[in-house]
Order: sequence, then C-alpha cells, then structure tokens
Amino acid sequence: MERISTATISRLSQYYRTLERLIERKIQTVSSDEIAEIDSVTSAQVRKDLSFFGSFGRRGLGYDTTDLKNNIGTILGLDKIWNVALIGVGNIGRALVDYGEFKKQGFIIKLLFDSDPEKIGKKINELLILPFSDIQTYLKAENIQIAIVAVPARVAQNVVNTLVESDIRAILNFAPISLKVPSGIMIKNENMAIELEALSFYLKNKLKK
Amino acid sequence: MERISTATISRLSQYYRTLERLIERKIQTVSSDEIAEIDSVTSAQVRKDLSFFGSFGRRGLGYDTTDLKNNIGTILGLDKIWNVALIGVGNIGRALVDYGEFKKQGFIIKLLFDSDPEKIGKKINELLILPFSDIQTYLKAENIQIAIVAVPARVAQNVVNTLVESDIRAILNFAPISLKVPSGIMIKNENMAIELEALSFYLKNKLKK
DNA sequence: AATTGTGAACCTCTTCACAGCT
DNA sequence: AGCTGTGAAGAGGTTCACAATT
Repeated sequence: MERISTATISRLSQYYRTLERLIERKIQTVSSDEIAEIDSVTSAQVRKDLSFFGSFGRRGLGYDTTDLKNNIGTILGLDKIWNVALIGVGNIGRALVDYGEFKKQGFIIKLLFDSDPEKIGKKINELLILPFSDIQTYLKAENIQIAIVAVPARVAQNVVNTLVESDIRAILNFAPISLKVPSGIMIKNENMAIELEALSFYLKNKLKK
Repeated sequence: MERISTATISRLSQYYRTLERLIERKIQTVSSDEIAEIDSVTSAQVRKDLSFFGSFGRRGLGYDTTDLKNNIGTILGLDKIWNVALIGVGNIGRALVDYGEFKKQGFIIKLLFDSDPEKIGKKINELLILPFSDIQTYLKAENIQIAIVAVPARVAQNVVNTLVESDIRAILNFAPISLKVPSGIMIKNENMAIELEALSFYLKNKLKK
C-alpha cells in the first residue's frame, strides 16, 4: 500500500465519528462538502483521504453514511476487537479504564498492571490489578496486542523496554517523555500538557485581537 | 511574527522537557545533535525550530541548557501563570485536576464546574465543584484565560458556546467531537481514541513484519 | 575542530480544477 | 445538475549543505 500520512488517518477517525453521529440522526446520505463543513476541512481533503483506500461514494449522489462508516471502520481496524493492557493505574490510568470511547471502538482493556504493592490485588471495575513484575507471563497468556502506558516519566522507558521484549508492537504513551522503541514498534504519545502549551503560545503571541 | 507551525510548537514543548531532564542531571551544555537524538528528530529540525525565534546557541559550543530552557519557556508562555477552568468532573476531568504536568508548567486549575447536582458542592482537592449554570459570573471574577472541556460529546458544543460568550479565548477539548468556534478562539482537541485508532490502523495494515 | 544559523533544494501534504459518472 | 475521484499545481514543512563563529 502507498504510504499514508498520520494526518489522513486521524482525519479518517474524525470522519468516522461524524458519520456515527449522522447515522444516529437517521441521515442516510452525505456529501464530502457536508462532512468537510462539520469537521472543518476542505471537501477535496475528504475525498482525497478516502481515495487512498478506494471509491466509496456515488458521483452526483454522495456517500451512504452507514456504508462509509463501515468502510472507514475496516480501514482503521475497528471491525475487530483489540485486547489492551494498561500499565499504571494512577489518576490517568484509572480514568482510562472507564473511558467509554475505547470500548465503543473495540479496544478492550483486559489487563491492569502496577508496581505499587498497595494497588496490586485491588480491583477497578472487576479488573484485578496485577504485578508489573509478572507482565510477560500475563501478556502471552491473554493475547494482548496494544499497551497503554500511564506511568511516571522516570520509569516509562523501562516499562516500554519490557513491553517490547514481550512482543507488544503498539504502545500508547501518556508519560510526558520521548521514548525510544526499535523500528517496527509503533508508539504514539499523548501529552496533554503539550496541547495546553500550544494554547499558551498562541494566547501569548498570536491573538493580539 | 512569521507564521509558526503547530508542529514546531509541539516540538519546542518536547525540547523543553528534554532540557528539564538534562538540567536535573546537571548537564550544562547540549548540541542540537544531542537534543535531536533524544527526541528522535534531525538536528537541522531542532536548529530550524529555534531559528524562528532567535539565536540561542554558540557556534562550536552548542546551547546552555538552562538558558535554552528559559528561552523556550518564554516563547511558549510558560514564564507566567495561566488560570484554568475545568468543565466536567467525570473520569477524565478528575484525573486532570491531579495531573502534575499542568501545575508544573504554570497551568493552575482554579475553578471546577459540572451540571450534575450530585457533584455540585462537593470538593476535589480543596476545590469546590461549582454549578455550570453560573459559569459566566465565576469566570469574570477569577480572570480565567483557558478552559478545559471534559464533558460528554452531546453537550460539548453548548458548553463551548457558553465559554466563547464568556470571553474565553483558548479551549482544550477532551470530548470526542469536532467543535465549532468563531475565528480568533483557539481550540485544541485531545482525543485519546484517535491515537489508539492510528495504532490499530498500523497494526492491521503496515506491520506485516 | 566543532557546532550553529540559514538559504536553497527537496519532499510531502493540501487545494484546485475538471473529467467522468449518476 | 450534482457530486465524486484524481492528476496537476501550489503551499508548507523538512533536510541539506555550507558559510559563519567560537
């Protein structure tokens, strides 16, 4: 397949949500113009993003909302269940266990890990918190494909190294630090402070309105 | 000022964290090559990013870590305190109240709002949960510059509209929906599921390794 | 000798504009 | 007539490569 930019992928996720909402509202057909308007992009962008994967519309008519949603779902891999392990059940970790948007899209948090003896053995929503020291055994037994890392920055690289040794190939990292992974392993960083800092920059420099 | 890309700004945030860590380790000088290596970018990228704002290094020698950290801090607006209001104290909202990375960078959550009568009047970390219906009065009294929205998708646009009417100019949105704001208002979206979906896409399509 | 700062070259992503289909 | 799908043009972002400086 041709190389697809991450920008395209994250816009597809947006369109997917927009389509979910249109379907809820019983809207059956939508044009690239309408999607573009809702998601604040251009209609050419919507069509180009889709064109990397096929032709999903009908000229003159637009797209069938359910069809297009299903097609994008398949592209993104949302047509299957992904088993997820969550490492670190502090503030952020606990919030993620309950985050409905994950479950809805087929990402099931199946295992929780922590290193704190105070937490190990306790439960969050029926899920037992397991000792991080035994993670390799558990990961293999449960067929986990994705790991979410929500541990403090100073231990994040070690945690990631252990995950890589356990054959995890995709990691979502919430620790505010750049992590190194071997090529072939996907890592995405979610740093809430970085977004706030972008706002702070624009407030300070741009908006002399 | 020349238009600066958001990519540059978020890399500056990364460099800033890298410098914090170098300073902790008592390292006084760093080259663009070393920063680049840590943050997985090219050294030309580091130098170019900085060059939009000035010359902070010394040829042949590199950058003074403390100097550069302070300079980037000033660029990003981290040299001042930002007062933040948080709307929605569900799972995500509660986690954010305790998120150390915000406080450390000068973002102080001063007001909490919710619409749930069960929550209003309760406290999280000494902070009283206030009724969202009265938000306009509170925002004006407390000089709030930034709002974090952590409410369900279906009410997010209404919340944002109210914020805009209350003269909030910067919003960090955690609701998984595209929101409309008038031009001049900054909005940044933080959608954790979108990052997971990118991982899912790459697992499914790319990594036939 | 080492490393910055930067114009120019390069590459990637976005938008244009229109042929082609319904 | 209306809207998609897409090659070509344009805009924007990244990397190269080297003169300038310590």
